[in-house]
Amino acid sequence: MGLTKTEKFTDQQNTVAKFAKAFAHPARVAILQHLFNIDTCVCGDLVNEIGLAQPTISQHLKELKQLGLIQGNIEGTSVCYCINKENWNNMKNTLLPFLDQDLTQKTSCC
Amino acid sequence: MGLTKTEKFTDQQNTVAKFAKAFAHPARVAILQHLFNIDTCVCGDLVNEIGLAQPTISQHLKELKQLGLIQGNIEGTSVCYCINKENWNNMKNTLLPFLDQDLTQKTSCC
DNA sequence: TTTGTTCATTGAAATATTACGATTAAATAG
DNA sequence: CTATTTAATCGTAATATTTCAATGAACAAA
Repeated sequence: MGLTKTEKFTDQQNTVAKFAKAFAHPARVAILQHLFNIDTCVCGDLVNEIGLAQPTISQHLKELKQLGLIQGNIEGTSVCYCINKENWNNMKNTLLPFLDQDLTQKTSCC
Repeated sequence: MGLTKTEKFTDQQNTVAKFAKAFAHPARVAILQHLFNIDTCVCGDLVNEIGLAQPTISQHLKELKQLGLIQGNIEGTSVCYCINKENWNNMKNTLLPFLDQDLTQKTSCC
């Protein structure tokens, strides 16, 4: 147990869950928000910006990178991160239709 | 450790994470999708619809109910669930601006 | 009343996630 | 070459999540 039974669900449902997981921790939300606010690459100052230890930030960045939502380029001795526009749009195309479903209920029994 | 350091983040960041967590498991995505598809209350057949044990479904329903995204009414011997429209809209108002941020980068160093 | 149905709760086991100290790797500066 | 800086990785500890068998509570039907 403790193991998500992925095979019981559709690809779409698993994909929605996978992307949602990226935003399911405030540190990752904060990292992404900072990348948007800066509106360019962030080189190095993420550890100062967010108040967590360097290995922790590094781990969150790794997860976001594995999902493809951000990308990192080595810039001398530091690493620069930014949003991966294409994959961010892919994520939006997956999540928005789910979140934006129509709420008109034909019959309301509740 | 293993404990999210909520106090390091803004209320908005914690709220985004909290809502995203609702969608971070395919079973909960499937439950919500079924409620949307049926477009009315679902009484009972969620366990058959999703292939997980009854206590597991019950727990996922509990989490969605605690977040306010769904509501349940007792209907004789069964319980009817449906989307809570008002809170679903609140959730959308929190998540959509985050997901829909502008992607025009002034300078691109990546 | 007894039996069956439906769903919540409890308890426990397994896996996942979060966090950080210590270390390593790579690049630069002197 | 050595020291410094920056970030990834390793190892580990703590908490969280997922799952389900067993049980309980509420109600309906017999």
